[in-house]
This record gives sequence, structure tokens and C-alpha cells, in this order.
Amino acid sequence: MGDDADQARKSIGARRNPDSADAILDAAEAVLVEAGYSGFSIEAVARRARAGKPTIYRWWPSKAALLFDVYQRLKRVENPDTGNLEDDLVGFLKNLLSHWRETSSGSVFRSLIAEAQSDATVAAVLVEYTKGRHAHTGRMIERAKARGEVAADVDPMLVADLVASFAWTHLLTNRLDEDETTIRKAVRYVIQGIAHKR
Amino acid sequence: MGDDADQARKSIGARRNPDSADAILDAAEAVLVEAGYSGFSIEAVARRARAGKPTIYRWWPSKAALLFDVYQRLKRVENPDTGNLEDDLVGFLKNLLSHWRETSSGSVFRSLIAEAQSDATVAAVLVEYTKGRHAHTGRMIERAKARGEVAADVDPMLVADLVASFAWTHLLTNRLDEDETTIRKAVRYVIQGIAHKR
Amino acid sequence: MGDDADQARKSIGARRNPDSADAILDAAEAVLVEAGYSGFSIEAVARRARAGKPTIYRWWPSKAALLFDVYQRLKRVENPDTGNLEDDLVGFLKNLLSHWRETSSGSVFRSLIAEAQSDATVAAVLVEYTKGRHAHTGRMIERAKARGEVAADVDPMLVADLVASFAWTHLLTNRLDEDETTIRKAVRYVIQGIAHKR
Amino acid sequence: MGDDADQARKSIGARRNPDSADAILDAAEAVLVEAGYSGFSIEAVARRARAGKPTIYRWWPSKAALLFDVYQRLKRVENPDTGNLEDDLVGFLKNLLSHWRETSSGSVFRSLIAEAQSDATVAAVLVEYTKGRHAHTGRMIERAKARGEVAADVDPMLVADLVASFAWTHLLTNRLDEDETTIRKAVRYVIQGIAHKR
DNA sequence: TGCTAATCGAGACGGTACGTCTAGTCTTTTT
DNA sequence: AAAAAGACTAGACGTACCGTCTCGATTAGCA
Repeated sequence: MGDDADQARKSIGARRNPDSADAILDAAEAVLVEAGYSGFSIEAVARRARAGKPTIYRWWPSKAALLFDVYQRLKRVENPDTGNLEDDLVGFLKNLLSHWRETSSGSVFRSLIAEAQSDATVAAVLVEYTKGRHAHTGRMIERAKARGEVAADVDPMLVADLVASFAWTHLLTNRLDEDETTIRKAVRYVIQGIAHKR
Repeated sequence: MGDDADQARKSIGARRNPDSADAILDAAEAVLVEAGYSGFSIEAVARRARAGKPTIYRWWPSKAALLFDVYQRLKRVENPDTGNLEDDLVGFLKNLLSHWRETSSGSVFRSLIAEAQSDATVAAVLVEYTKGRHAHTGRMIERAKARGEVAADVDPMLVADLVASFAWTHLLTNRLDEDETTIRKAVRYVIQGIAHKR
Repeated sequence: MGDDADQARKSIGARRNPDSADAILDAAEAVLVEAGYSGFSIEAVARRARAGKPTIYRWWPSKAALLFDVYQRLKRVENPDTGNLEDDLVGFLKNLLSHWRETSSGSVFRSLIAEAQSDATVAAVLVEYTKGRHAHTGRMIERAKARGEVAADVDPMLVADLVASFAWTHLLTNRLDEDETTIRKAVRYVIQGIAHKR
Repeated sequence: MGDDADQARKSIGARRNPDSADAILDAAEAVLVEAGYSGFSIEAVARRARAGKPTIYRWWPSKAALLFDVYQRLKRVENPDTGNLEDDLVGFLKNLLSHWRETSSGSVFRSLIAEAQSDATVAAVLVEYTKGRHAHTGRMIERAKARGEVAADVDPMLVADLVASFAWTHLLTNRLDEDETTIRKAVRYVIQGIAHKR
């Protein structure tokens, strides 16, 4: 993650100083983790990063834009193709929840969702981002379809939505520690359904 | 809903003035609708309700507590027992989404979730409330189980969670206008599963 | 002058807290004396007074309004009627210059004049105040007129203006230490004129 | 005066570009006239002149230095020798006030005085400049002395100070439109005195 | 003719202050 | 005892300037 700002950074000419950008993103992450979303203010980030507020506002128009960049920096683990949809989806959910739980990305993403509730611009960006992620997840279903595991008329995006929604609410209600059994049950409900088989 | 405060209310002596409480809840709802979550402040509510801030703080310890009461006031429609799980769940989702869409309760609940991200107390209350709602929804699954529609080992709470999560994310990403077809598809995925039937 | 704020002051109900007002005026004076006009900011005053900025802005619409109140608090010595215009005016100038030199009022008034150069409202107030002072000074000339010391058609306000201008420029150019001889000479020029008497 | 910067000026090699200097002085004057002293900032001047801030700081160490050069560029009218002290001084005051009133030099000089109240360096320069002007004005009194109009022991600098002070305060309190009658009265007070002649 | 050195516009940098808004607490007055 | 009212400290908001810095370009004068 990197430490707080060390020495006074200077301008490096009429262009963005990447050191400052890094220091600000580091500070934003640190402030969010240490003080929580309620303690997350541009002032606090500027203080922590030893940066001027205008420097932050110059590059990030809003708190959410900053959060977004912080989130993007925290790269997600790749989900391997297990050759089996259930394991793919269980792996996906386990990875996502533990990534949110074990890195600061959970705090960041929660905050981003919260921020989207008061800022329409953020909301739009979040929706766009979400679509992209669903498309990515949808490929698991498409692979399964290709293998004949899944009915041909299934909407991969909708399934991805259903699965991701499960993750979102667990994030938003502090239930990131769900055990594998429960996750697998939920995934099975979606794959095999809950209806009684005759 | 009620109008803004009309005339200067006076104290009615050594007990809570129900007019004030109503005026405050009305004002809270109005402010939230008109100015959005970002414009929702205790100050703004007090101004709108012609109430003193301490009056609000006396009865509601936090912004979220106020939001909660506003939400509770907006009674939900009852979901009739259709005798069929799919229709029960589709009805449930349709009702919930349209209730959120057509009354101010959507704004209120969104705000509540957002608020929970910065206040642990609120988060706890929200989780508790959610559990209660899931238990309520779970009864649909139990009824279906009693009818033999659903496998005996299905966890009703988990299914309710899955279904409610779908509603939550649609609320949080401004997609309350999902059409019945999509909702029904999502419900079928959960009930019948997406797996290809041999 | 009074010390810095000691303990956190609280509100004393729905009315102005004179302790806060005093603390703010004390702090304003102290900041001006210690940091000079260039270091005189509302922020600095608030910090010094342990007051919130809004408390200052609530009661003083501008930096100048605050300076004005600080100036008014520093009561001027009364100028005794010596029964002789020359001594009256010399006394007036000596008193004024030493008052400006020995109390903080010199710094305050300089700042006020400076502030008036960038704020038309302040300028208007300053002109009004100046008129009042000139009227006051003008009475010395009127008394002398009554005694037959001064020609009947002399404009007392204009004389007061001339005399006060001398004081102003000495204030503005750091020449408050003018000795009595020079002051008396200047006064004599006005009273007896510089023309060679035949 | 010149217009705003026309085309992008470039460096003309390892020496000061007089076009830039001119553009900056023009811009400074224009900004001061249009936005007043409160809107007069180095940023604004640089923007207006299409100059880099460092270019300004390279040649003028402070806002006041810039103002000073602007003021110096605005040449004063010469005061003709009328052969009579009263007319000399009335002419001097009339010229000075109308010069301040009709050109931008009034704004500039006001700002310079204001600036001197927060910057000791400027104050010193201003005092020095003032002395020079007083010496110049003092020559009117010396000429009158030589003609036998004025008593031999009169201090010309002090008289100049008295007369200039009158002009300064009129500048600082927006009274540059004083009519000739009043000016002449003030001058007569100094020359003939206000004392009743027996 | 090619190199060096100073200057130019440009604009980012860490800061400070601006004036406004809200948070949550407090006290007096009125009912 | 509780309501209305509004003041209080505290601190975040987003913006404007401050004075400094580095860049890349430009060009005169020296080599």
C-alpha cells in the first residue's frame, strides 16, 4: 500500500505528478480503513497525503471518483475455469467475499455504493462498472452453456446479476464471513433450483 | 403525507407532542424526496418541520433512526397467497419494486442502506430488520414446502435472502423499473434452476 | 486586553453569548498586533478565540466590521478644553498619535483604512465615522470662533479635515512618533498661516 | 495603455522580453481598474497578460512592486509656476486630484497605500517616494519664500506634508471630486491661517 | 554553425484562507 | 417536563490565490 507521504513533494512541471497521485490514493485507502466511511473526507485524505486539497480536486471531481480509483488499484484474483459451473460460481463468490473481507476493497466498495445513493453521477458510473463485471461473470454461464450444462435460453447477465446481488447484500450487511456450505447451497439453488424433483 | 408545518406549534406541556413528531416525519420524508439523500440533514428537516434540532435529537438518536421511522410509516401492501410459489415470489418482487418506485419508500430505504455503511449501530438494526423480513418471505417457501412444491431440505431464509438481494441491488442501482418478464425469469432460475434438464 | 479563551464556551441559550463576543474581539486584537494586518484572517481569529467561524460570521459580516468593533472598544482619551485653539489642536493631535502609537488602535485603524480600499461598504462606513469625528473636532474651532479667536467665515469641518488628514498620513506612513514641536508647527501653519506678515 | 495580450509571446532569448513586461503592466492596470483592489491578484494579472506567474515574480518581487511600476508609468502633469503660492498650491491639488480621478492612477495609488499597511518593505518604499514628492512640492513654498510671500522660518516639507495629506485622505475616502472653492479654502487656511485678524 | 544559458508560457504543487453548511450540545423561555 | 428557538464549538465543503517548481520551446550570444 505504501506509507504516508515522506518528504514534501514538489511540482514536476506542468503535468501531473504521479508521486502525488499515488500518495493520495494510498492516503485515501488508509483513511477509509482507519476511520471508516464516515471519517473519510477530502480534508482527511489531503492531510494524510500531505497534499493540497486543490491537488485532489484537480484530478478527482468527487469523493466517489477517488474511491473508484482506489478500488480499481486493488486488483481482483482471477477465477480459474474449473470446467464445472457450480465450482466456477462458488469459487467466484468465495473469492469475491474473501477479497472484500481481507483487503480494504470491501470498505471501499461499500463506500462507493453508499456514495452512489447521494450522487447520480456516481450511480451511473457504478451501474456501468457493474454491467462490465456481470458480463465477465456471465462468461462462466456461457461456458457452461457451451458444455451443455445449462439450458440454451438462460440469460447469462441475469444469472450474473442474481449471483452478484447475493454478494452485494452480504457486503452491505457485514456478512462477508459466510461459509462455503452456505455459498454452495445458494449457488445450487440457482443452478438446480429449489423445486422438488419428481 | 401532510404539508409542511403550518403554524408555530407550541409545547403541550410535559409530554411529547404528537403533532411535532408527525411534522418531523413528514418533513423528513419531504426533504428526502425533494433534495435527495445528499440534501437530507437534520438541519434541513428541522427547518422544514419548524422544529428545533434538539426536539429531533430527543426522539431520534440518529439520522438513520428517523429514516427508519419514516420507512415504517409507509405501509407495505400485503402479498396474497396465490397457492403457487412462482407467483408468490414474482408478486412479492413486483410489489416490492413498485412500492419502492412509486412511493418515497425507495429513497428512504436506499438512504438507510447508505447510512448503515457509515454507522455500525444502524447496520445492526438494518440486519435485524432484514432478518425479520426474510423470515416473513421465508414463509412463502415453507408454504410451498408444505404443498410439496419444494424440496424438504431447502433453507427458506437463504432463498429469501437470494430473492431480496435481487431487489436490493435493483434499488441501489436505479433499476426499479424491471419488467415482469425479467422478474419471472429470475424467480424461475431460483425455483427450477438453470441447469439443462436431461 | 484579556487572555485567550480558557475553557470551551457553550451556548447560553437562544441569544448571543457575550463571553464569545469578548473572546473574539480580544483574539482579533491580539492577532492583529502579533501577526499584523497581513496575518489577520477570520480563521486565525477563530483559532485564537476557540470560536467557530460561523459564530464570527454571524455577528460580523466582514473582517472590517470586526476591526471596527475592536477599534470602538479602545476608548479614546477626552481632549480637555484648554481655552485656546492652538493648545486644543496640538493636544488633539498629540493624544491621537500617542493613542494610536501606544495602544493597538493604530494597527486597527490602519487596517480599517486598508480594508476600505477593497470594500466599498467599509469605505462608506469609514467615511461616515470620519464625518462624526470631524464634527467632534470641529467643535474646537467653533469654541474658538465663539471666543473671537477665529474668523467667522471659517469652515470648522474643513479645518478638522485638514488636521485629521495630517494624523492619517502619519499613521499610514509609520510616523506616529512626530515630536510636539513639529505638531505645534503644523497647527500654527493652519491657525496663523504661513504667509509673511507685513 | 494597450490591449490585452495579442498573440502568444515567446522568449526572445536569454534576456527580458519588453513585450512581456509591457503586457504585464497593461494587464495589471486593467485588472485593477476592472476588478478593483480586491480582485487584483498575480493570478489574474498573469491570466490577463497571458504570462506565466514566474515571469511576473521574476521581475516584480511583490504585488506592490508591480503596482509601483504601474503608477510610475502614468506620468503626472507638470504644475506650472504661477508666481503666486496660493495658485501654485491650488493648481497642485486640483491637478493631483483630477489626475487620480481621471486616470487609473487613483486606484493604483490607493492600492499601494493599502498594500503598505501589510508589508513593511512597501511601506518603506512608499515613505521614500513620498519624501521625494514632498521635496518637489516644497519647492513651491521655497519659491514663495524667495519672493517674500512666506515667512523665512517656515518648513517647506512640513507644509508639503500638510497639503499632500489633504489629498491622500480625499483619495482614501473617495472624495476626489472636491470642488475648487473648497480646495482654495483649505489652501488659504494654510497660507493665511484661520485666526481672526485684528 | 552548433552549444549554452537565460527567458518565455504553461500549469502542477503544497498550502492557507475564504464564506457556507451541518453536526450535535447547550440554555432560556414558554406552555 | 418538554417544546421552540437559536447560539455554541467543531470541522468539512469546494474555490481562489499564494509563491515555488519543473517542463519544453525559443533565441541571443559565445565558441
